[in-house]
Amino acid sequence: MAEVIKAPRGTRDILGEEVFLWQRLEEVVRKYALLFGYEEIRTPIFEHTELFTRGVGEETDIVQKEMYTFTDKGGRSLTLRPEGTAPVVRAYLEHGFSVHEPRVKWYYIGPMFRYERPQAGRMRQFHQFGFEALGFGEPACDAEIIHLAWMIYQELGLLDLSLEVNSIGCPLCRPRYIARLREYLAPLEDRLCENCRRRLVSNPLRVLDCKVESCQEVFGEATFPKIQDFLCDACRKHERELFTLLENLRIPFAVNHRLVRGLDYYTRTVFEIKVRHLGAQDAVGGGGRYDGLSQALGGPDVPGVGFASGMERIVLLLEKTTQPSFPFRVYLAPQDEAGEGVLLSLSRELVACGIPFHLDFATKSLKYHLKHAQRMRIRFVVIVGESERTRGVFALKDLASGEQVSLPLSELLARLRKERELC
RNA sequence: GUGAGCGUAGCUCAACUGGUCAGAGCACUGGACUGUGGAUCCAGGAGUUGGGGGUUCAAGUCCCCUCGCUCACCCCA
Repeated sequence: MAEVIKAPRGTRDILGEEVFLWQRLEEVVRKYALLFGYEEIRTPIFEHTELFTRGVGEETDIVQKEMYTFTDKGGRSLTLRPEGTAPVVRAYLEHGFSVHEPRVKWYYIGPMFRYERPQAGRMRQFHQFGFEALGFGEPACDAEIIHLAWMIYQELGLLDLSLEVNSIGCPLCRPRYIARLREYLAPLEDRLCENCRRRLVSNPLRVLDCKVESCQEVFGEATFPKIQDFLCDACRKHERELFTLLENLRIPFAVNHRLVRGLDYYTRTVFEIKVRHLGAQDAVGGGGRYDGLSQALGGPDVPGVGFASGMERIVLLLEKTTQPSFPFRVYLAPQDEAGEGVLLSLSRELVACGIPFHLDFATKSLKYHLKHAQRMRIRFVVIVGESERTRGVFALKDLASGEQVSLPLSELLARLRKERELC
């Protein structure tokens, strides 16, 4: 056992009972996608590196230190996708949707990759589902995206959700706020952490959500300028309408003046949904409006709004609240080689009836089969040995009650069909 | 990238201040019960105690390095 190869750092296998939780999550996502009219899009796992440097932003942590970038044999620089929005917008532009069908609603489910130190709720390969509405500039669409996220979380039974919303303006008004923020922070610079002093130059908005205590104190003071006072008329109107719509949808939210996002493409609406009991990585989903992304990727001016959700984090929560449900199956336990033949034939009938089964073989004792069936959480076992064969019947044992009956084929199938319905 | 804690059988963990300490339970396989599970009992397989080096008469136990895991910072989903 000296040198077994293990899964790479930050990756893991999803198997056993946990798989049922993932399937449940995916079911709910697809259900709401259908209900809200979002169609699935599947984009490549890797893209040209440039898509992310231009789309996500050169200055972001994702681009600067978290990307899995490699050169292929043709000398191209490629990157394992660290997020889903830029690829979706790329596909939208590449296929000419901006011309022939400018308003689309899409969703995706799949793995993303970021080179980070693994931690609770943070993996190097992780999974997200996300919704994107391209071509929609209306605040109602922001509301729909948030509504959609909220509904999915509700359906999954996630408790203690909190929604925080903010606007980070647009290229018209944001520079004025940033200038004012710099002005305000300049005399307080010595109270800021080292990181923030650097951000003051490179990306002042990020100073707002710094978690260092000394920086928090600076913003605890009422005098710090809030972006809401600097929004242009259009951005202000957009924000107000969104708030009204969220109230009408009865989705509770809090305005967090210091919520900014780590990706450069956001404009106006940004939001984050957090949940308690998740440890340090408590953001279960987040998103916002990205009206500038299309142009950053060389396309026309196309508005867009969307959100993405971390699936590992949701599964972590589901593990605490949800019992995994096991599918109905029948265990086929042959007692000898001839019995294997009979059960193999039976499996054809089961397939025709749509009854799932697990066939094991006669090299094992009946004791083994019964134990094994129980461990697999299978309730019904069909046994075929010599005595069944000579009588032309199947023994059906119910492990829950211990009851066992001998039935001919037609009755066996009828009984199993009935049990499947009940289950 | 930074910090802290931890690495003993597939899993969960024992082994007092270094001295029969390489163990137990669960799981697995077989048997008691020659075709009947969840209980009990017995037996068995499986670990160069993550790897390497050092201190010592003696190291799972102390020191150093390395790898890995976990949590946190950071960042984000």
